[in-house]
Amino acid sequence: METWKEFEANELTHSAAHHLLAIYEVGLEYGGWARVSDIARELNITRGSVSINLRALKKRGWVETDEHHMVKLSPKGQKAAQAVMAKKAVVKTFLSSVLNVPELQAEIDSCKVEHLISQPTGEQLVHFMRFLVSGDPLAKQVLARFKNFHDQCPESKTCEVCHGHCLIEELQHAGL
Amino acid sequence: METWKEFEANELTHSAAHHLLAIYEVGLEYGGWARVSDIARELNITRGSVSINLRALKKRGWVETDEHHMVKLSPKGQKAAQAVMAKKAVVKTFLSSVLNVPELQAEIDSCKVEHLISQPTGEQLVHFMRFLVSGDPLAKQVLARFKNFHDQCPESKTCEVCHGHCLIEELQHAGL
DNA sequence: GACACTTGTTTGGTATGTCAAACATAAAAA
DNA sequence: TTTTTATGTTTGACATACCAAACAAGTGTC
Repeated sequence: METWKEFEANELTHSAAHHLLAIYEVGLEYGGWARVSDIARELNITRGSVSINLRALKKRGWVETDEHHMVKLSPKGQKAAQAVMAKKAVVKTFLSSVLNVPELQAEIDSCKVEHLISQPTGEQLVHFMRFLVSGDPLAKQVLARFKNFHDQCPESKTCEVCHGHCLIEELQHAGL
Repeated sequence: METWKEFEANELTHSAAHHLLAIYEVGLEYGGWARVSDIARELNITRGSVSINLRALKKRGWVETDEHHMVKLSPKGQKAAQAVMAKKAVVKTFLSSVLNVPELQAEIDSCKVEHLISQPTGEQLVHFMRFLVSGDPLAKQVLARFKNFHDQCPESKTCEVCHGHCLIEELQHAGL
């Protein structure tokens, strides 16, 4: 009932997550260190915004700075950035490789949800993808058949997501 | 490069989506109509917040009001609410029934991403779920085998989502 | 009719996250 | 050394989204 407020309570905001990713990205070329203007350039926002945002990220222990304004991820920040990247990657791969969602759309969608996926869900999706590439012939077959199914699906032409609602009943009838 | 800003550009905010859902929910018992205080009670926020938020929703054409402050979804708002509900439902079902994510976690995760899933992605996920319950024996087998795989997965104990990063390389090698 | 209750709106406050513009300082070029 | 440029911070502004509290306008009861 109250689940909808969990969104607000999410550990990382989208903005915060991308600040961490930007620091990680810039840091790759500078031994883990980044400057405010690098981060701003990476995110395409102003230095002022980054300056203010970093204050909050520091206070919450995601990033650290030295006396020359150099910024790096804290261990906690590294873990968080790593988790976000992994979730994005696995979601994007699932969308584009299994669901056959166009590359760009998969990129956009995975980027939107990357920081919202819980650890258990992320892990299970990793398992699922690992299973699908495990060499199990069944997995290969099923992916191939889904591609065909999609092309032949009687609902293919009319199918909009709003149909998903009745689908749920179908799914429950199927005892799934 | 600029993909991360798509989050801000999303058609519906999380808050807006749940206002629409609340109006829909309340409306079920009152012929489609809802009052500010009903919506506030449903969302567990103050009437003042709802009053202000409805102004924006009206301006953008998601909701309409009559002269007695009664609120209902516009056709556009109905479509949007329907789409959000469907996306949430199909994601939740996928998480809990295919990935075996615990019910509550599936509820939370699907609620967080429901309004962020694009139409193509939602549709493809519907197709995928439909395929999995299509009666195709392959689909049944594969779901059963994934459950086993999960229990036997060598990474099962150590697996954290951060491992997903290397997984992606695996996936690419597999030509997936 | 008078009083209390419900309802919707408004106001002032907080918090996040962006901008532009002004500012101070540090680094590089002349 | 002086000047220019680059960098980081601060300020005032705007937008979203919440709160509490005050307020106005109906609704109901006695």
